[in-house]
Amino acid sequence: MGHSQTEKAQSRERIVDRAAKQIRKNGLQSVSVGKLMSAVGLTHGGFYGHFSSRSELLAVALERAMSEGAESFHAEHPQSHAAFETILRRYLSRQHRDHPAEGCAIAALAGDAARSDETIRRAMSSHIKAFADEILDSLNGDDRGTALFIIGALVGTLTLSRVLDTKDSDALLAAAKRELFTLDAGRNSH
Amino acid sequence: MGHSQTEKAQSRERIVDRAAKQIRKNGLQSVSVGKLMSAVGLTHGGFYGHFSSRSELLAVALERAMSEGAESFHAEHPQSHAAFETILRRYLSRQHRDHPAEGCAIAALAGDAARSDETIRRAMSSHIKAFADEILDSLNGDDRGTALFIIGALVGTLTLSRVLDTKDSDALLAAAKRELFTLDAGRNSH
DNA sequence: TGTACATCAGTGAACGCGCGTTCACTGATGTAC
DNA sequence: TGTACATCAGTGAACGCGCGTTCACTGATGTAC
Repeated sequence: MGHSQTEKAQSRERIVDRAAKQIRKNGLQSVSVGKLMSAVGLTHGGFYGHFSSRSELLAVALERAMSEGAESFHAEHPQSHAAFETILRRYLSRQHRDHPAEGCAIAALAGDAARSDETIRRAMSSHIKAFADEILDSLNGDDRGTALFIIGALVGTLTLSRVLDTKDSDALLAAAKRELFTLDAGRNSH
Repeated sequence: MGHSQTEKAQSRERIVDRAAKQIRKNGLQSVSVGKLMSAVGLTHGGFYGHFSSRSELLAVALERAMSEGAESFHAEHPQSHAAFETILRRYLSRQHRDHPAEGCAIAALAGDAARSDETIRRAMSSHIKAFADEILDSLNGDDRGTALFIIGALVGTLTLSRVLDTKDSDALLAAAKRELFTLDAGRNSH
């Protein structure tokens, strides 16, 4: 067991990272202090040297999950027009569908957040808006409502694709890519 | 306290109905046997005269939630073309957003279902497919993928609208109605 | 129709369990001299 | 550089609590005569 300050920081990092993945895989309520700590190779008592409560950890882990999750489908050159297609392709990939723990936290947790307190809803709202800005950049658009709708469509599609059997799930992902790309193309031709 | 067979049936009905509403409002995991029974005016011990376990109740309540939830936005004349617009208008209404307990169970619980066992995912899948058929009817279409995408867009939009603050939420609902209606119109003009 | 009795819907005490949290303790770290 | 000591990361027993589930019991229901 490590006792240095450096090791403490690493422990905290591992706790947050593990929790951030677990909430995306199994929901906010799925995290138990004891199990999380042993998954990280520590004992439950040490938890309170890092966080004042389970609830504080959840807030930190959610923030981490949203930041980390966003990276998985960002396009490299956000302002280019190809960026929108890149986002669609990555977001609606089978890879993303099959690995929620490393994917978008908005998709994994929006349902939970909708029933959570205002602190959590606000934290998620701010990440939704950041995502909307990224989409508007890629489309050269300025209607935030439209960008929010595109996120809604992405989130709902990915969520349903995780419920349906493989065949319907694949058909859904393909249709979503087609429809959302068409929506963009239609807008540009006007 | 009632002891007749009729009253037993009524008790069961009230338990299921209450649970069906609660899971839509607060999620599958939010139902506790003791609290549910006292909400219904009974004591916890009596629960096991109606269900063999909490898990069995949840399956029944989810089924109820999905059937009851679907009624709130069905159109009266499903095969007419106005039906699609009616579904959109009702599904994406502020009324629906603000009353999850009486609304669509797919929107409320898809995130939970995505992480549940296959029994629950299959139950929800079957209701998603029924909804898809209804949408295809209203559009006179035959591409199930497209119908699934429309459901994904509806579900994701409603879920995000329950996370965002009022202003963004309203903008999102308006944009979703516009975009989905355009998608239909575009299809018809080809 | 009236009575005696079996049924069974609902009660509430009790159970074992896992949870979040506390706290006295241990022993490696890292600093003061 | 070497030693003595304060700090503090992590340990693990203990706590109170709410949970799902069981079960002996109660008393209204409804049936057999």
